[in-house]
Amino acid sequence: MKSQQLLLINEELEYSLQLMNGDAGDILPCLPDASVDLIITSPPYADQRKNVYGGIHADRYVEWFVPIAGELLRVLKPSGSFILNIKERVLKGERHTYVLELIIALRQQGWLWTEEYIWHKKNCYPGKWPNRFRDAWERCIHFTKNKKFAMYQEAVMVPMGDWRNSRLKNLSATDKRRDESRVMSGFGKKIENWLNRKLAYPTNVLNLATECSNKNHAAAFPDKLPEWFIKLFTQRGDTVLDPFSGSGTTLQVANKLDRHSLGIEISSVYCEQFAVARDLKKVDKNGIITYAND
Amino acid sequence: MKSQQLLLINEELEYSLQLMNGDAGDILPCLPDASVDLIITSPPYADQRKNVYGGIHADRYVEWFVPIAGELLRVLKPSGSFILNIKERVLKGERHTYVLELIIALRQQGWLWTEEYIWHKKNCYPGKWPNRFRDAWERCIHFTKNKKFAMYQEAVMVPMGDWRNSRLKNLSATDKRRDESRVMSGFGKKIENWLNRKLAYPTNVLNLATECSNKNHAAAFPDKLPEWFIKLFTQRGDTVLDPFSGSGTTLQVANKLDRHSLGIEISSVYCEQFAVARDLKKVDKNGIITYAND
DNA sequence: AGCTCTTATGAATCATTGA
DNA sequence: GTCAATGATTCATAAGAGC
Repeated sequence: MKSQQLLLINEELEYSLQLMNGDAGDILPCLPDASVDLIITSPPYADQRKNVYGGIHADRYVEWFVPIAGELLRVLKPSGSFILNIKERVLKGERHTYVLELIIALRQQGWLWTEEYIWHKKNCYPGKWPNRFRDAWERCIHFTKNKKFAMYQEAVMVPMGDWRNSRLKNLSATDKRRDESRVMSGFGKKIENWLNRKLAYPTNVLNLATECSNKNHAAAFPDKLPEWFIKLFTQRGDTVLDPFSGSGTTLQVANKLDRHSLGIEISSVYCEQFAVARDLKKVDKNGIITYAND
Repeated sequence: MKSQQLLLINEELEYSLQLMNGDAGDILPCLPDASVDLIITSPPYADQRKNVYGGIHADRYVEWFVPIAGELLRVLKPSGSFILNIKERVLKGERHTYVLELIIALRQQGWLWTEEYIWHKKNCYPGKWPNRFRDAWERCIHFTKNKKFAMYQEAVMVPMGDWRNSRLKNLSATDKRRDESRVMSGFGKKIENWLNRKLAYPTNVLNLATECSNKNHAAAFPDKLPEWFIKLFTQRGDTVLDPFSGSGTTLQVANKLDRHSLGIEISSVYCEQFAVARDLKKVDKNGIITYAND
């Protein structure tokens, strides 16, 4: 029993797990160029979580974030992706435009705004206001460096709906016609593919509950969110970076999925909590306090 | 039987239904100030539906729309709302930013960007691409003139039953991953089951299929979409405007819900189709061909 | 009436081909 | 070189038919 456990720990140790304590703006410049396959993060929202972060004002959010994004652009591999989980807050009864401005600014910086995924929070925060309903969605903005990038769609396929069972008994005339309009040879193959297929590709809307397993952090997203993007945009052995780690959800999930994970977190409290829970070693790397598993 | 039918027709006639044939930029200036309670529209998307509209280029979308929005701002009552259903298209592998720029421009014009609702299209267009999944959502951007505006939240409350709890036990993995929110989906079949349930307020995510009952128009949205916003932002006897009527879905729904409805549509073919189906009279109002029910 | 089963198709996007 | 047209790909709904 004991040897099995040791074996498991050794397995995990194959994939490095590092959490650096400090400001993303200070630490990112220390990372090498083109060394990361996926950046996924949920930065502090404007003027929120004031007690933890500095409380960046909405009007200065873009100028605060753009230099950081510049460093992210540098450390990301050409085939890499950057997922930014963010939502504009309401200020004086209005949605603030800093997220829109941020997207435009990042494009000018060289990022490609490839896609915007919607995280539909089914169990969103309760409440009632006279001029709006509960906010049940957040943006997961997908930036890339190039038009072509790494994407492993098969890794996130979902089970098909029941419609398939009844439908495939008889192929409709329309389906046949549609198929015949294609290459002649494709038809027979087609049926076979559909019959054996039980999985379908998802859409750009993610339905996830805000489980928030880690109660210590104010804004932890559910494991499933980073998990989905990590599976979609990386393979085993790739490197995942979260420059605003928070409670470390992204790091933990990446490590569990056999990816190298690298985090930056300004709060030493969160860092210590994460390190203790994972039994990480505290080391000094070029003057940066780092918690690592090797 | 016949008299009943006549009575129904007379009931409908209490609420005016007008469709004006022409360009929104030309016709809107003819409308009086502060005369509309709700504007809801789905303008032509950039470079799409070329056969019908001019095919506005994405790079010129904002400059095309802003003058129209200025007129909309004028004709809307201070307590009114403007719902803009739109989605940016992909151009050269990237999402174009014209919608973001449009929001920023409309704010500078005096609009308040109060909220952004998400229309989650459950049955989105199929397809597979190497760098993106199927697009399953559109924006319904909510602009107002003032922080305080008319909103009748009770009109769109959703039955909330305990069946969810019992059902969740038997949910398959598929169902769990797929959207199970009952908001605006799958209603009308077993209303009696809902009668004794409590009501809950919906969120800012709408789940609707693109049923597109009107096959004549390329881009008709489902009845439920304008219906939801009309109920939410107007009362009986209020006035609803759709400056890009298309097949007239908004007008028809507004009329059915006992609101005065006013539409503008550039295509005389769509106008004629709508007028014939509704038995509207063709009149000339200050040089504008108008189809009306009175 | 209330099921099940059948049928049609939808604001799409990308790679390739041809001008 | 750029730009426009065409083909290939694909899932979930509603409406309608059948029992």
